[in-house]
Amino acid sequence: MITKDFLCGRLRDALTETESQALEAAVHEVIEVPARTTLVKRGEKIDKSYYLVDGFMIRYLQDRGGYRQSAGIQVAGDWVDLHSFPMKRLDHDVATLGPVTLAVFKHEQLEKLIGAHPRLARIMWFSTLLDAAMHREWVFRLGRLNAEGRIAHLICELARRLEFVGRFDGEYLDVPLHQADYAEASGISAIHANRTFRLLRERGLIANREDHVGLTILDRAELEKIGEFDGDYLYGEGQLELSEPY
Amino acid sequence: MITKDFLCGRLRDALTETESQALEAAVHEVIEVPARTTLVKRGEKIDKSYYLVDGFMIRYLQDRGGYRQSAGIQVAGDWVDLHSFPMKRLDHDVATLGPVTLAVFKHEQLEKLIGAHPRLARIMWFSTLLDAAMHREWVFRLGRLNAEGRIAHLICELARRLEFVGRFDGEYLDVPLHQADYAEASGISAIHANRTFRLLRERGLIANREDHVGLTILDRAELEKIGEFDGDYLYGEGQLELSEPY
DNA sequence: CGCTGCATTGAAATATCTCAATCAATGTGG
DNA sequence: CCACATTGATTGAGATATTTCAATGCAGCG
Repeated sequence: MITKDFLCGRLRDALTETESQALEAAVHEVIEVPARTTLVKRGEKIDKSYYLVDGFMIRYLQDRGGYRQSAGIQVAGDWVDLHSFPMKRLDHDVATLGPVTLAVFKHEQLEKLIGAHPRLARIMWFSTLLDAAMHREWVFRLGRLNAEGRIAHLICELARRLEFVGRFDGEYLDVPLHQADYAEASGISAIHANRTFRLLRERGLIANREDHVGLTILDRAELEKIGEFDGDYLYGEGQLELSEPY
Repeated sequence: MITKDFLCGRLRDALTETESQALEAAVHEVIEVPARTTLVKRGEKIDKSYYLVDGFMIRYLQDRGGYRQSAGIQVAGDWVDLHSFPMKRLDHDVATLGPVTLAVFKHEQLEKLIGAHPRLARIMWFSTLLDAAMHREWVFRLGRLNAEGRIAHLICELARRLEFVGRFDGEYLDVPLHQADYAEASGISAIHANRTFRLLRERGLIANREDHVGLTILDRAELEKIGEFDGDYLYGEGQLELSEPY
């Protein structure tokens, strides 16, 4: 089941068996893409959308100096650029972080899908609004928190979202982000991100992994505190009532 | 015509005469709300959405100290909380800046509307995605620009969006924002916003109005340069092809 | 007149950036 | 197997940006 993680932990029971199968059948192809590959460039005309089956991707804008600002990180179960379906054009780039598995949906096919299953249109709309809610939280994160809080908040968000799709055990956060990626997502320099990580380590909140991939969360409560993290914006299970299409 | 500014300058020709009239007929009531009033609180269960006929509103998150971070400013022609239609609950607060005129749409009524006119659903989806695009740009603005750039960028965004709905003449930007509002939207202290405005004035980019609120834009090109502003993310006229529902 | 809300200024404290360098792990070619 | 390049993490020190605290100015208003 390729799309089993879609909205998992949020709208787990949202899709009927029929809808779920229809969605699955609408997959055009499944592809593997290596790490650090830009898949969609800003401004391109788009006729397909990607659903992230497994792995991590990043959506980013660029400043005039070529520096990136990440606008969101996508994890398994996310649509990466579903908004290109109504909009037909992206205002940002999309790239892989580690190696990923993607399901490709042709827009043409999506039209047929939601024509046959109107509730799916509503659910996809909801899914893009979830992205918007995360964007708002990032605005908050960048606008109101210092470097320490920003990184803590990001770690908490990743932990919570990975939990939703059964990929976080409460301790080992298996993400392929480098310190520079945290920096790009947090609006700080890579060097300052490094110092901030040291601080978080020294305070006993996180620890590096021996193998240097991912990190260990030691004190999640404290991370949530200094990151002012409250996961409500992720509209987790039980916090949501999806409206029904007419 | 209450909804005449909806997506103006973007999807000017998107609505057929029939759809336009149906939308207009779906208005439950039109209300006036005084300045500085919080209309929707985070977490509330919602069964209606507001369309901003005239005036300015703000959407904001709050940190643990009670300080606000604005996540977006709404101008005439915007839906303020249309995303509450699929989501039923907001993750942020919504308040008026100056006095506003609002059209109220019951969600129940919106269901009927888009049931009868499926393209309107797609257009509303698009409208919420436009908000998301603006959120992303704000993430960029806060993550990559310094105080001067952030304020310049915000001024440019307001100018462009007001232009879209025929409310900016190229010089006098008639917005009811205080310096503290710019600060809350820019992730800086009100005092630093003040110093930044002085800087922009001294550089001849803007000027205060003697009698009115709002400000005069003297050098828009330079503002766009230091704000690294490129309005593409607003999906203005000619930059968009709306996909057609099945 | 004395409020009140907003804009303004100065000065010291803090946060963050930039530049320059080092270190550790990994991979590659000879 | 070693020499070397590369990548990411780390550290120090000085420069810059921003905050905080404390105070003043200024206009409208009951």
